[in-house]
Amino acid sequence: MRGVGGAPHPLRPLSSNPRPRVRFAPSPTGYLHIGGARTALFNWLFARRTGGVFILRIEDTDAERSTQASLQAILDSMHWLGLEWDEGPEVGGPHGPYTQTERKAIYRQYAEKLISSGAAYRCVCTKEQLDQQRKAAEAAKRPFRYPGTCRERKDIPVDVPHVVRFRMPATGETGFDDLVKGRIKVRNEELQDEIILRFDNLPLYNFGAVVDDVSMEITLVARGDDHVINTPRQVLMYQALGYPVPQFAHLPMILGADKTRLSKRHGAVSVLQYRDEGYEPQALLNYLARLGWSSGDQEIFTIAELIEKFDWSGCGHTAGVFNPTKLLWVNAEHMKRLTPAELAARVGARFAARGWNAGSQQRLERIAVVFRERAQTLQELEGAAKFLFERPAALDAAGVTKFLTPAIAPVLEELIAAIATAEPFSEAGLKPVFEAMLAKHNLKMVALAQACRLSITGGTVSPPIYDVMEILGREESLARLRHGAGTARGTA
RNA sequence: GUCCCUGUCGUCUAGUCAGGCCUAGGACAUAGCCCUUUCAAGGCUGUAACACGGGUUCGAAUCCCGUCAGGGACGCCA
Repeated sequence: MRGVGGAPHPLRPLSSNPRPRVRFAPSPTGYLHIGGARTALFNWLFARRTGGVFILRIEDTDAERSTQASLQAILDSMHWLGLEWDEGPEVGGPHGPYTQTERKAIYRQYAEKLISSGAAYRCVCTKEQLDQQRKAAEAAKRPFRYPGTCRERKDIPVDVPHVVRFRMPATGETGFDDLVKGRIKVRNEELQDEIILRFDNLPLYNFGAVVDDVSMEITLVARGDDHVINTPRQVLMYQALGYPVPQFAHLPMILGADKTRLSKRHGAVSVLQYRDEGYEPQALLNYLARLGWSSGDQEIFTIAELIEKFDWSGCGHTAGVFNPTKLLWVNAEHMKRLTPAELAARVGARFAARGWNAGSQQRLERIAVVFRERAQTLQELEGAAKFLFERPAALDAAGVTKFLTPAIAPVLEELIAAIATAEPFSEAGLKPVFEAMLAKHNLKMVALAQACRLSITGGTVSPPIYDVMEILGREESLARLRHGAGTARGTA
Protein backbone atom coordinates (compact mmCIF):
# COMPACT_ATOMS: atom_id res chain seq x y z
CA MET A 1 0.00 0.00 0.00
CA ARG A 2 2.41 2.64 -1.17
CA GLY A 3 1.82 6.19 -2.19
CA VAL A 4 -1.51 6.61 -0.52
CA GLY A 5 -0.41 7.64 2.91
CA GLY A 6 -1.61 5.71 5.91
CA ALA A 7 -4.39 3.23 5.71
CA PRO A 8 -7.12 4.66 7.93
CA HIS A 9 -9.74 2.45 6.38
CA PRO A 10 -8.95 -1.25 6.54
CA LEU A 11 -10.73 -3.36 3.98
CA ARG A 12 -14.17 -4.23 5.18
CA PRO A 13 -14.27 -7.62 6.84
CA LEU A 14 -16.84 -10.08 5.65
CA SER A 15 -19.80 -9.99 7.95
CA SER A 16 -23.44 -10.68 7.91
CA ASN A 17 -25.56 -7.67 8.54
CA PRO A 18 -29.18 -8.55 9.12
CA ARG A 19 -30.55 -5.08 8.45
CA PRO A 20 -31.20 -4.18 4.83
CA ARG A 21 -28.95 -1.34 3.79
CA VAL A 22 -29.77 0.72 0.72
CA ARG A 23 -28.37 3.92 -0.67
CA PHE A 24 -29.13 6.77 -2.97
CA ALA A 25 -25.96 7.99 -4.65
CA PRO A 26 -26.45 11.14 -6.69
CA SER A 27 -23.73 13.10 -8.42
CA PRO A 28 -23.66 16.76 -7.48
CA THR A 29 -23.59 17.87 -11.08
CA GLY A 30 -26.95 19.60 -11.06
CA TYR A 31 -30.14 19.93 -9.08
CA LEU A 32 -32.03 16.86 -7.92
CA HIS A 33 -34.44 16.04 -10.69
CA ILE A 34 -37.63 14.07 -10.88
CA GLY A 35 -35.92 10.84 -11.88
CA GLY A 36 -33.38 11.02 -9.09
CA ALA A 37 -36.10 11.83 -6.61
CA ARG A 38 -38.00 8.71 -7.56
CA THR A 39 -34.91 6.54 -7.18
CA ALA A 40 -34.31 8.10 -3.77
CA LEU A 41 -37.96 7.58 -2.84
CA PHE A 42 -38.00 3.89 -3.72
CA ASN A 43 -34.83 3.27 -1.76
CA TRP A 44 -36.19 5.21 1.17
CA LEU A 45 -39.55 3.44 1.09
CA PHE A 46 -37.83 0.09 1.04
CA ALA A 47 -35.65 1.03 3.99
CA ARG A 48 -38.56 2.35 6.02
CA ARG A 49 -40.69 -0.60 5.13
CA THR A 50 -38.11 -3.17 6.14
CA GLY A 51 -36.60 -1.39 9.10
CA GLY A 52 -33.46 -0.98 7.06
CA VAL A 53 -30.92 1.79 6.75
CA PHE A 54 -31.11 4.48 4.10
CA ILE A 55 -27.77 5.96 3.14
CA LEU A 56 -27.03 9.08 1.13
CA ARG A 57 -23.73 8.99 -0.68
CA ILE A 58 -22.29 11.70 -2.86
CA GLU A 59 -20.59 10.51 -6.01
CA ASP A 60 -18.50 13.54 -6.86
CA THR A 61 -15.61 11.95 -8.69
CA ASP A 62 -16.39 13.96 -11.78
CA ALA A 63 -14.40 17.00 -10.71
CA GLU A 64 -15.27 18.85 -13.87
CA ARG A 65 -18.96 18.98 -13.24
CA SER A 66 -19.42 18.59 -9.50
CA THR A 67 -20.31 21.75 -7.60
CA GLN A 68 -21.04 22.73 -4.04
CA ALA A 69 -24.22 24.48 -5.15
CA SER A 70 -25.50 21.26 -6.68
CA LEU A 71 -24.75 19.36 -3.50
CA GLN A 72 -26.69 21.91 -1.48
CA ALA A 73 -29.61 21.77 -3.91
CA ILE A 74 -29.70 17.98 -3.55
CA LEU A 75 -29.64 18.13 0.24
CA ASP A 76 -32.33 20.83 0.26
CA SER A 77 -34.47 18.76 -2.08
CA MET A 78 -34.15 15.64 0.02
CA HIS A 79 -35.06 17.53 3.17
CA TRP A 80 -38.04 19.17 1.53
CA LEU A 81 -39.28 15.83 0.27
CA GLY A 82 -38.85 14.39 3.74
CA LEU A 83 -36.51 11.67 2.48
CA GLU A 84 -34.30 11.74 5.54
CA TRP A 85 -31.20 9.58 5.47
CA ASP A 86 -29.76 7.55 8.32
CA GLU A 87 -26.15 7.84 7.23
CA GLY A 88 -24.53 10.38 4.97
CA PRO A 89 -23.68 14.07 4.74
CA GLU A 90 -24.77 16.18 7.72
CA VAL A 91 -25.58 13.16 9.88
CA GLY A 92 -22.41 11.12 9.45
CA GLY A 93 -22.39 7.44 10.29
CA PRO A 94 -20.06 4.51 10.92
CA HIS A 95 -19.15 3.94 7.28
CA GLY A 96 -18.06 7.45 6.35
CA PRO A 97 -16.92 9.52 4.77
CA TYR A 98 -19.94 9.55 2.48
CA THR A 99 -18.40 11.65 -0.24
CA GLN A 100 -16.33 9.81 -2.78
CA THR A 101 -13.56 12.36 -3.19
CA GLU A 102 -12.90 11.92 0.52
CA ARG A 103 -12.49 8.21 0.06
CA LYS A 104 -9.60 8.15 -2.35
CA ALA A 105 -7.35 6.03 -0.13
CA ILE A 106 -10.03 3.40 0.12
CA TYR A 107 -10.34 2.89 -3.61
CA ARG A 108 -6.59 2.55 -3.99
CA GLN A 109 -6.52 -0.15 -1.37
CA TYR A 110 -9.25 -2.19 -3.00
CA ALA A 111 -7.58 -1.71 -6.37
CA GLU A 112 -4.28 -2.97 -5.01
CA LYS A 113 -6.05 -6.01 -3.69
CA LEU A 114 -7.33 -6.74 -7.18
CA ILE A 115 -3.91 -6.17 -8.69
CA SER A 116 -2.23 -8.58 -6.33
CA SER A 117 -4.81 -11.25 -7.00
CA GLY A 118 -4.43 -10.71 -10.72
CA ALA A 119 -7.97 -9.50 -11.22
CA ALA A 120 -6.73 -6.09 -12.27
CA TYR A 121 -3.58 -4.61 -13.70
CA ARG A 122 -1.74 -1.35 -14.15
CA CYS A 123 -2.02 0.28 -17.53
CA VAL A 124 0.12 3.06 -18.92
CA CYS A 125 -1.68 3.59 -22.19
CA THR A 126 -2.29 7.29 -22.56
CA LYS A 127 -5.59 8.94 -23.14
CA GLU A 128 -4.25 10.25 -26.44
CA GLN A 129 -3.31 6.78 -27.69
CA LEU A 130 -6.70 5.46 -26.71
CA ASP A 131 -8.56 8.32 -28.32
CA GLN A 132 -6.64 7.73 -31.51
CA GLN A 133 -7.43 4.03 -31.49
CA ARG A 134 -11.07 4.78 -30.78
CA LYS A 135 -11.27 7.16 -33.71
CA ALA A 136 -9.59 4.71 -36.00
CA ALA A 137 -12.05 2.05 -34.98
CA GLU A 138 -14.98 4.38 -35.59
CA ALA A 139 -13.62 5.34 -38.97
CA ALA A 140 -13.39 1.67 -39.87
CA LYS A 141 -16.87 1.17 -38.43
CA ARG A 142 -15.56 -1.36 -35.96
CA PRO A 143 -16.64 -1.26 -32.34
CA PHE A 144 -13.77 0.00 -30.24
CA ARG A 145 -12.30 -2.32 -27.67
CA TYR A 146 -9.28 -1.88 -25.49
CA PRO A 147 -6.60 -3.84 -27.35
CA GLY A 148 -5.09 -5.24 -24.16
CA THR A 149 -1.76 -3.57 -24.58
CA CYS A 150 -0.90 -3.68 -20.89
CA ARG A 151 -2.89 -6.75 -20.01
CA GLU A 152 0.01 -9.12 -19.56
CA ARG A 153 2.71 -6.63 -18.63
CA LYS A 154 4.24 -7.26 -15.26
CA ASP A 155 6.89 -4.57 -15.46
CA ILE A 156 4.89 -1.47 -14.66
CA PRO A 157 6.07 0.01 -11.38
CA VAL A 158 3.66 1.66 -8.99
CA ASP A 159 5.41 5.00 -9.05
CA VAL A 160 4.89 5.51 -12.76
CA PRO A 161 1.61 7.33 -13.50
CA HIS A 162 -0.86 4.67 -14.47
CA VAL A 163 -4.48 3.71 -14.37
CA VAL A 164 -5.83 0.41 -13.15
CA ARG A 165 -7.86 -1.82 -15.40
CA PHE A 166 -10.12 -4.66 -14.44
CA ARG A 167 -9.44 -7.94 -16.17
CA MET A 168 -12.72 -9.23 -17.56
CA PRO A 169 -13.04 -12.96 -18.11
CA ALA A 170 -12.95 -13.90 -21.78
CA THR A 171 -15.47 -16.71 -21.64
CA GLY A 172 -18.59 -17.66 -19.81
CA GLU A 173 -21.43 -15.38 -18.90
CA THR A 174 -22.35 -13.19 -15.99
CA GLY A 175 -25.83 -12.46 -14.79
CA PHE A 176 -27.96 -11.50 -11.85
CA ASP A 177 -31.56 -11.68 -10.77
CA ASP A 178 -33.03 -8.24 -10.90
CA LEU A 179 -35.87 -7.64 -8.47
CA VAL A 180 -37.91 -5.78 -11.06
CA LYS A 181 -36.62 -7.05 -14.38
CA GLY A 182 -35.90 -10.65 -13.62
CA ARG A 183 -32.88 -12.58 -14.82
CA ILE A 184 -30.39 -10.53 -16.83
CA LYS A 185 -27.22 -11.93 -18.24
CA VAL A 186 -24.49 -11.08 -20.68
CA ARG A 187 -21.72 -13.04 -22.33
CA ASN A 188 -18.39 -12.13 -20.80
CA GLU A 189 -16.82 -11.70 -24.20
CA GLU A 190 -18.98 -8.61 -24.58
CA LEU A 191 -17.20 -7.04 -21.64
CA GLN A 192 -13.86 -5.34 -21.96
CA ASP A 193 -11.09 -4.49 -19.55
CA GLU A 194 -12.30 -1.19 -18.26
CA ILE A 195 -10.47 1.38 -16.25
CA ILE A 196 -11.47 1.24 -12.62
CA LEU A 197 -9.02 3.71 -11.13
CA ARG A 198 -7.73 6.85 -12.78
CA PHE A 199 -4.16 8.09 -12.59
CA ASP A 200 -5.21 10.42 -9.77
CA ASN A 201 -6.62 7.57 -7.66
CA LEU A 202 -10.21 8.57 -8.26
CA PRO A 203 -12.36 5.60 -9.17
CA LEU A 204 -14.55 5.37 -12.23
CA TYR A 205 -18.23 4.85 -11.66
CA ASN A 206 -18.40 1.06 -11.74
CA PHE A 207 -15.53 0.57 -9.35
CA GLY A 208 -16.36 3.46 -7.05
CA ALA A 209 -19.89 2.24 -6.67
CA VAL A 210 -18.79 -1.31 -5.96
CA VAL A 211 -16.13 -0.36 -3.44
CA ASP A 212 -18.50 1.99 -1.65
CA ASP A 213 -21.34 -0.51 -1.69
CA VAL A 214 -19.00 -3.13 -0.32
CA SER A 215 -17.50 -0.94 2.36
CA MET A 216 -20.86 0.51 3.33
CA GLU A 217 -22.31 -2.99 3.47
CA ILE A 218 -25.05 -2.22 1.01
CA THR A 219 -27.37 -5.19 0.64
CA LEU A 220 -29.61 -3.95 -2.16
CA VAL A 221 -28.85 -1.56 -4.97
CA ALA A 222 -31.82 0.21 -6.54
CA ARG A 223 -31.16 2.66 -9.31
CA GLY A 224 -32.26 3.72 -12.77
CA ASP A 225 -32.21 1.06 -15.44
CA ASP A 226 -29.64 2.95 -17.44
CA HIS A 227 -27.30 1.06 -15.13
CA VAL A 228 -28.48 -2.40 -16.06
CA ILE A 229 -25.65 -2.85 -18.49
CA ASN A 230 -23.12 -1.88 -15.83
CA THR A 231 -24.33 -4.47 -13.41
CA PRO A 232 -22.69 -7.61 -14.80
CA ARG A 233 -19.34 -5.81 -14.71
CA GLN A 234 -19.99 -4.85 -11.14
CA VAL A 235 -21.02 -8.38 -10.25
CA LEU A 236 -17.65 -9.54 -11.52
CA MET A 237 -15.94 -6.93 -9.35
CA TYR A 238 -17.78 -7.99 -6.20
CA GLN A 239 -16.70 -11.54 -6.91
CA ALA A 240 -13.10 -10.58 -7.61
CA LEU A 241 -13.05 -8.62 -4.38
CA GLY A 242 -14.48 -11.59 -2.52
CA TYR A 243 -17.64 -10.01 -1.19
CA PRO A 244 -21.23 -11.11 -1.56
CA VAL A 245 -23.09 -9.57 -4.48
CA PRO A 246 -25.97 -7.38 -3.30
CA GLN A 247 -29.45 -7.61 -4.71
CA PHE A 248 -30.35 -5.30 -7.56
CA ALA A 249 -33.52 -3.49 -8.56
CA HIS A 250 -33.46 -1.42 -11.71
CA LEU A 251 -36.20 1.13 -12.13
CA PRO A 252 -37.46 2.06 -15.58
CA MET A 253 -36.59 5.48 -16.91
CA ILE A 254 -38.84 8.49 -16.74
CA LEU A 255 -39.53 9.99 -20.15
CA GLY A 256 -40.73 13.35 -21.38
CA ALA A 257 -43.88 13.81 -23.45
CA ASP A 258 -41.87 13.08 -26.60
CA LYS A 259 -40.84 9.76 -25.09
CA THR A 260 -37.20 10.64 -24.84
CA ARG A 261 -35.35 10.65 -21.57
CA LEU A 262 -36.62 13.40 -19.30
CA SER A 263 -34.40 16.46 -19.37
CA LYS A 264 -34.47 20.23 -18.98
CA ARG A 265 -36.00 20.48 -22.42
CA HIS A 266 -39.16 19.05 -20.97
CA GLY A 267 -39.73 21.93 -18.60
CA ALA A 268 -39.78 21.58 -14.85
CA VAL A 269 -37.64 18.68 -13.75
CA SER A 270 -36.05 20.17 -10.65
CA VAL A 271 -37.52 19.12 -7.35
CA LEU A 272 -36.96 22.57 -5.89
CA GLN A 273 -38.96 24.11 -8.66
CA TYR A 274 -41.96 22.08 -7.57
CA ARG A 275 -41.43 23.31 -4.04
CA ASP A 276 -41.35 26.89 -5.26
CA GLU A 277 -44.45 26.41 -7.36
CA GLY A 278 -46.41 25.33 -4.36
CA TYR A 279 -46.65 21.57 -4.62
CA GLU A 280 -46.97 19.39 -1.57
CA PRO A 281 -43.93 17.15 -1.10
CA GLN A 282 -46.11 14.15 -0.35
CA ALA A 283 -48.05 14.81 -3.54
CA LEU A 284 -44.90 14.82 -5.63
CA LEU A 285 -43.81 11.64 -3.87
CA ASN A 286 -47.22 10.08 -4.42
CA TYR A 287 -47.14 10.90 -8.11
CA LEU A 288 -43.59 9.68 -8.51
CA ALA A 289 -44.41 6.45 -6.73
CA ARG A 290 -47.28 5.78 -9.09
CA LEU A 291 -45.05 6.43 -12.07
CA GLY A 292 -43.55 3.00 -12.33
CA TRP A 293 -45.20 1.36 -9.39
CA SER A 294 -48.73 0.48 -8.47
CA SER A 295 -50.81 -1.16 -5.82
CA GLY A 296 -54.07 -2.22 -7.39
CA ASP A 297 -56.19 0.72 -8.47
CA GLN A 298 -55.20 3.06 -5.68
CA GLU A 299 -54.04 6.48 -6.85
CA ILE A 300 -53.77 8.60 -3.73
CA PHE A 301 -51.46 7.43 -0.98
CA THR A 302 -50.25 8.95 2.24
CA ILE A 303 -46.56 8.50 2.94
CA ALA A 304 -47.46 5.94 5.59
CA GLU A 305 -49.47 3.94 3.05
CA LEU A 306 -46.62 4.08 0.58
CA ILE A 307 -44.25 2.71 3.19
CA GLU A 308 -46.72 0.03 4.12
CA LYS A 309 -47.47 -1.07 0.56
CA PHE A 310 -44.24 -0.53 -1.31
CA ASP A 311 -42.76 -3.60 -2.90
CA TRP A 312 -40.32 -4.13 -5.75
CA SER A 313 -42.72 -6.58 -7.32
CA GLY A 314 -45.19 -3.72 -7.75
CA CYS A 315 -42.77 -1.95 -10.05
CA GLY A 316 -43.50 -2.00 -13.75
CA HIS A 317 -40.84 -2.55 -16.32
CA THR A 318 -41.69 -0.03 -18.97
CA ALA A 319 -40.39 3.51 -19.11
CA GLY A 320 -43.02 6.03 -18.06
CA VAL A 321 -43.95 9.42 -19.44
CA PHE A 322 -43.95 12.18 -16.87
CA ASN A 323 -47.40 13.77 -16.89
CA PRO A 324 -47.50 17.23 -15.27
CA THR A 325 -51.28 17.40 -15.55
CA LYS A 326 -51.78 14.32 -13.46
CA LEU A 327 -49.28 15.59 -10.93
CA LEU A 328 -51.45 18.68 -10.64
CA TRP A 329 -54.49 16.54 -9.91
CA VAL A 330 -52.61 14.49 -7.34
CA ASN A 331 -51.43 17.67 -5.70
CA ALA A 332 -54.97 19.03 -5.51
CA GLU A 333 -56.10 15.79 -3.90
CA HIS A 334 -53.42 16.12 -1.26
CA MET A 335 -54.31 19.75 -0.63
CA LYS A 336 -57.89 18.72 -0.02
CA ARG A 337 -56.76 16.24 2.59
CA LEU A 338 -54.75 18.75 4.60
CA THR A 339 -56.32 19.98 7.82
CA PRO A 340 -57.20 23.70 7.86
CA ALA A 341 -54.30 24.33 10.22
CA GLU A 342 -51.81 22.48 8.00
CA LEU A 343 -53.00 24.28 4.91
CA ALA A 344 -52.98 27.62 6.70
CA ALA A 345 -49.37 27.14 7.76
CA ARG A 346 -48.28 26.69 4.14
CA VAL A 347 -50.47 29.44 2.80
CA GLY A 348 -49.42 31.80 5.57
CA ALA A 349 -45.75 31.30 4.79
CA ARG A 350 -46.29 32.11 1.15
CA PHE A 351 -48.44 35.14 1.99
CA ALA A 352 -45.77 36.40 4.36
CA ALA A 353 -43.16 36.10 1.63
CA ARG A 354 -45.24 38.54 -0.39
CA GLY A 355 -45.79 40.85 2.52
CA TRP A 356 -49.43 39.90 2.94
CA ASN A 357 -50.83 39.75 6.42
CA ALA A 358 -53.95 37.65 6.73
CA GLY A 359 -54.63 38.84 10.27
CA SER A 360 -55.81 36.23 12.72
CA GLN A 361 -55.09 32.52 12.50
CA GLN A 362 -58.81 31.99 12.18
CA ARG A 363 -59.05 34.29 9.17
CA LEU A 364 -55.99 32.69 7.58
CA GLU A 365 -57.53 29.25 7.91
CA ARG A 366 -60.79 30.54 6.46
CA ILE A 367 -58.96 31.95 3.45
CA ALA A 368 -56.97 28.76 2.97
CA VAL A 369 -60.04 26.55 3.09
CA VAL A 370 -62.23 28.73 0.91
CA PHE A 371 -59.63 29.21 -1.78
CA ARG A 372 -58.22 25.70 -2.00
CA GLU A 373 -61.36 24.47 -3.68
CA ARG A 374 -60.29 26.01 -6.96
CA ALA A 375 -56.53 25.77 -6.73
CA GLN A 376 -54.32 22.86 -7.64
CA THR A 377 -51.19 24.33 -6.10
CA LEU A 378 -50.38 26.80 -3.36
CA GLN A 379 -49.11 29.14 -6.02
CA GLU A 380 -52.49 29.10 -7.71
CA LEU A 381 -54.22 29.64 -4.41
CA GLU A 382 -51.98 32.58 -3.76
CA GLY A 383 -52.77 34.09 -7.13
CA ALA A 384 -56.49 33.68 -6.61
CA ALA A 385 -56.36 35.34 -3.18
CA LYS A 386 -54.29 38.29 -4.29
CA PHE A 387 -57.29 40.62 -4.47
CA LEU A 388 -57.80 40.25 -0.73
CA PHE A 389 -54.57 42.09 -0.09
CA GLU A 390 -54.26 44.35 -3.08
CA ARG A 391 -57.14 46.24 -4.62
CA PRO A 392 -57.50 45.22 -8.24
CA ALA A 393 -55.70 47.73 -10.44
CA ALA A 394 -58.44 47.48 -13.06
CA LEU A 395 -61.64 45.54 -13.49
CA ASP A 396 -61.80 42.86 -16.16
CA ALA A 397 -62.93 44.76 -19.28
CA ALA A 398 -65.02 42.03 -20.86
CA GLY A 399 -66.66 41.37 -17.51
CA VAL A 400 -67.50 45.03 -17.04
CA THR A 401 -69.14 45.22 -20.45
CA LYS A 402 -71.26 42.22 -19.65
CA PHE A 403 -72.10 42.65 -15.98
CA LEU A 404 -71.39 46.19 -14.79
CA THR A 405 -73.98 47.84 -16.99
CA PRO A 406 -75.82 51.09 -16.30
CA ALA A 407 -78.92 49.01 -15.64
CA ILE A 408 -77.36 47.28 -12.66
CA ALA A 409 -75.98 50.47 -11.12
CA PRO A 410 -79.08 51.46 -9.14
CA VAL A 411 -79.49 47.89 -7.91
CA LEU A 412 -75.90 47.85 -6.72
CA GLU A 413 -76.38 51.14 -4.93
CA GLU A 414 -79.47 49.84 -3.23
CA LEU A 415 -77.60 46.69 -2.27
CA ILE A 416 -74.76 48.71 -0.81
CA ALA A 417 -77.14 50.60 1.41
CA ALA A 418 -78.84 47.41 2.52
CA ILE A 419 -75.74 45.44 3.40
CA ALA A 420 -74.15 48.37 5.19
CA THR A 421 -76.10 47.23 8.21
CA ALA A 422 -76.65 43.56 7.43
CA GLU A 423 -75.90 41.28 10.38
CA PRO A 424 -73.95 39.16 10.47
CA PHE A 425 -71.70 40.17 7.61
CA SER A 426 -71.55 36.67 6.22
CA GLU A 427 -73.77 34.36 4.21
CA ALA A 428 -76.35 34.19 6.98
CA GLY A 429 -76.89 37.94 6.98
CA LEU A 430 -76.08 38.65 3.35
CA LYS A 431 -78.17 36.03 1.60
CA PRO A 432 -81.59 37.41 2.66
CA VAL A 433 -80.56 40.87 1.49
CA PHE A 434 -79.44 39.59 -1.91
CA GLU A 435 -82.58 37.52 -2.32
CA ALA A 436 -84.83 40.44 -1.50
CA MET A 437 -82.98 42.50 -4.05
CA LEU A 438 -83.34 39.82 -6.72
CA ALA A 439 -87.06 39.52 -6.11
CA LYS A 440 -87.65 43.22 -6.10
CA HIS A 441 -85.81 43.83 -9.37
CA ASN A 442 -86.68 40.52 -10.97
CA LEU A 443 -83.05 39.68 -11.46
CA LYS A 444 -81.13 36.43 -11.63
CA MET A 445 -78.49 35.76 -9.03
CA VAL A 446 -75.84 35.46 -11.68
CA ALA A 447 -76.29 39.08 -12.71
CA LEU A 448 -76.00 40.47 -9.19
CA ALA A 449 -73.30 38.08 -8.10
CA GLN A 450 -71.12 38.80 -11.08
CA ALA A 451 -71.55 42.54 -10.68
CA CYS A 452 -70.40 42.18 -7.08
CA ARG A 453 -67.61 39.79 -7.96
CA LEU A 454 -66.27 42.13 -10.58
CA SER A 455 -66.39 45.10 -8.25
CA ILE A 456 -64.76 43.30 -5.39
CA THR A 457 -62.24 40.99 -7.03
CA GLY A 458 -61.70 42.71 -10.35
CA GLY A 459 -62.41 39.47 -12.17
CA THR A 460 -65.21 37.09 -13.06
CA VAL A 461 -63.91 34.11 -11.14
CA SER A 462 -63.65 33.74 -7.38
CA PRO A 463 -64.96 31.72 -4.48
CA PRO A 464 -68.66 32.17 -3.63
CA ILE A 465 -69.42 35.87 -3.28
CA TYR A 466 -70.75 35.70 0.29
CA ASP A 467 -67.53 34.05 1.42
CA VAL A 468 -65.46 36.61 -0.40
CA MET A 469 -67.33 39.47 1.19
CA GLU A 470 -67.15 37.99 4.64
CA ILE A 471 -63.40 37.45 4.36
CA LEU A 472 -62.76 40.87 2.93
CA GLY A 473 -64.87 42.53 5.61
CA ARG A 474 -67.67 45.04 5.51
CA GLU A 475 -65.73 48.26 5.04
CA GLU A 476 -63.51 47.11 2.22
CA SER A 477 -66.35 45.26 0.51
CA LEU A 478 -68.52 48.35 0.56
CA ALA A 479 -65.72 50.56 -0.72
CA ARG A 480 -65.13 48.28 -3.65
CA LEU A 481 -68.83 47.90 -4.35
CA ARG A 482 -69.21 51.67 -4.46
CA HIS A 483 -66.38 51.86 -6.92
CA GLY A 484 -68.04 49.12 -8.96
CA ALA A 485 -71.35 50.92 -8.90
CA GLY A 486 -69.60 54.01 -10.15
CA THR A 487 -68.07 52.05 -12.99
CA ALA A 488 -71.48 50.64 -13.84
CA ARG A 489 -72.99 54.08 -13.92
CA GLY A 490 -70.18 55.14 -16.20
CA THR A 491 -68.83 57.83 -13.95
CA ALA A 492 -65.84 56.05 -12.54
C1' G B 1 -23.34 -1.19 -35.80
C1' U B 2 -23.02 -4.48 -31.27
C1' C B 3 -25.12 -5.74 -26.60
C1' C B 4 -29.11 -5.25 -22.85
C1' C B 5 -34.14 -4.10 -21.67
C1' U B 6 -39.27 -3.14 -22.94
C1' G B 7 -44.06 -3.23 -25.87
C1' U B 8 -52.34 -3.08 -22.72
C1' C B 9 -56.72 3.34 -23.96
C1' G B 10 -53.39 10.08 -25.70
C1' U B 11 -50.81 9.29 -20.57
C1' C B 12 -50.01 6.35 -15.73
C1' U B 13 -51.54 1.55 -14.94
C1' A B 14 -54.69 -3.46 -13.26
C1' G B 15 -54.67 -8.14 -15.44
C1' U B 16 -49.25 -11.62 -17.51
C1' C B 17 -45.51 -15.31 -12.93
C1' A B 18 -50.04 -20.11 -11.49
C1' G B 19 -54.09 -19.57 -19.76
C1' G B 20 -60.76 -19.54 -19.02
C1' C B 21 -63.50 -14.90 -13.63
C1' C B 22 -61.36 -9.89 -19.54
C1' U B 23 -67.60 -8.66 -24.65
C1' A B 24 -59.86 -6.02 -20.90
C1' G B 25 -60.85 -2.77 -15.02
C1' G B 26 -59.22 1.99 -12.58
C1' A B 27 -57.02 6.94 -12.80
C1' C B 28 -55.45 11.61 -15.42
C1' A B 29 -56.82 14.04 -19.79
C1' U B 30 -60.95 14.62 -23.20
C1' A B 31 -66.57 15.00 -24.88
C1' G B 32 -71.66 15.40 -23.07
C1' C B 33 -75.22 15.84 -19.13
C1' C B 34 -76.59 17.03 -13.92
C1' C B 35 -75.69 20.39 -9.86
C1' U B 36 -74.76 25.73 -9.72
C1' U B 37 -73.89 32.96 -7.95
C1' U B 38 -68.74 32.76 -11.60
C1' C B 39 -64.94 29.22 -11.73
C1' A B 40 -63.90 24.95 -9.55
C1' A B 41 -65.22 20.66 -6.83
C1' G B 42 -68.71 16.69 -6.99
C1' G B 43 -72.18 13.10 -9.54
C1' C B 44 -73.54 10.43 -14.07
C1' U B 45 -72.54 8.93 -19.17
C1' G B 46 -69.37 8.48 -23.43
C1' U B 47 -64.90 8.13 -26.87
C1' A B 48 -60.47 5.33 -26.36
C1' A B 49 -55.84 -0.08 -25.80
C1' C B 50 -53.92 -6.09 -25.49
C1' A B 51 -47.64 -3.44 -31.59
C1' C B 52 -47.80 -7.11 -35.81
C1' G B 53 -47.42 -12.23 -37.67
C1' G B 54 -47.11 -17.27 -36.70
C1' G B 55 -47.39 -21.39 -33.16
C1' U B 56 -49.13 -24.34 -28.65
C1' U B 57 -54.18 -25.14 -26.67
C1' C B 58 -60.98 -26.87 -26.42
C1' G B 59 -59.56 -21.77 -25.04
C1' A B 60 -54.08 -16.64 -25.14
C1' A B 61 -53.60 -9.84 -23.24
C1' U B 62 -51.55 -14.02 -20.50
C1' C B 63 -47.06 -19.53 -22.85
C1' C B 64 -43.31 -20.12 -27.31
C1' C B 65 -40.95 -18.17 -31.89
C1' G B 66 -40.23 -14.33 -35.34
C1' U B 67 -40.88 -9.29 -37.05
C1' C B 68 -41.37 -4.31 -36.10
C1' A B 69 -41.06 -0.27 -32.83
C1' G B 70 -39.15 2.32 -28.55
C1' G B 71 -35.57 3.03 -24.72
C1' G B 72 -30.75 2.24 -22.61
C1' A B 73 -25.45 1.14 -22.82
C1' C B 74 -21.01 0.92 -25.62
C1' G B 75 -15.71 7.26 -21.88
C1' C B 76 -9.36 8.18 -17.54
C1' C B 77 -18.88 10.65 -17.25
C1' A B 78 -22.19 8.99 -13.56
